[in-house]
Amino acid sequence: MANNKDATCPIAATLAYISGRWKAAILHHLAAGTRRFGEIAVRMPPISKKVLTQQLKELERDGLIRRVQNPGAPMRVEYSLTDLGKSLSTVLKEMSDWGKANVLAKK
Amino acid sequence: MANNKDATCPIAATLAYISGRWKAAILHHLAAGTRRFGEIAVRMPPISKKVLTQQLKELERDGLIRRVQNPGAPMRVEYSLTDLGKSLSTVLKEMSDWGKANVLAKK
DNA sequence: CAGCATCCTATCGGATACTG
DNA sequence: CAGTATCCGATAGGATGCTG
Repeated sequence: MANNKDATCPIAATLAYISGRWKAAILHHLAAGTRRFGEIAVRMPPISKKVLTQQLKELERDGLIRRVQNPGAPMRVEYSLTDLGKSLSTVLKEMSDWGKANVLAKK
Repeated sequence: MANNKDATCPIAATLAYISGRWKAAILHHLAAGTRRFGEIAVRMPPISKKVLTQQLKELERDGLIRRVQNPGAPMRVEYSLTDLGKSLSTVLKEMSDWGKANVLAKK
């Protein structure tokens, strides 16, 4: 994928945050509310747990989502959008609209 | 990069069009007007000609840019945005603003 | 349940040299 | 000038199995 880690261009900087096989979908699901690890996994098959973990970690590292681990067994971890994550909604909405109108509509 | 070729999600569909190491920059330069191959290359070092060709081909295949080859030697090829490419400007502007405010500002 | 460890492959971006 | 043709290394994403 795009290696935009060294981004000096603001567009590329934004791309680096949201490009990733499942990140857009994760952000979209979390926009609806707090979700558990398993809930996210089941809504976007056939993602593997390893990859989901990776994407979640990157989103957390970038400050877009928050991870809350509840004590006790069985384990229970909840993910939700941070304010920064929520602030992306405008951008994601624009991208979604453009994609619907210009890509998905074509076929 | 993100493998969003099989995108069913409109956001991922849009991502598939603009994610790529240099695509955002290329689109940005072409937004200012028609540019020749060499002009684009010189404005974004140190891109290699092979990679630039690839990115331009993908952008053309996706209908975002237009390639016009003028007859005669030396060769002279001009690239410009199509209407579809121009229609992306809103999205790119949002991404640029968000990146400036939330990523580049942090350091 | 929510990971981590390991291994594997496809793809991407890049370096370099050659061509019409 | 504007590409092709090769070769290469890094890495993103995935399959599978184990663990607290």
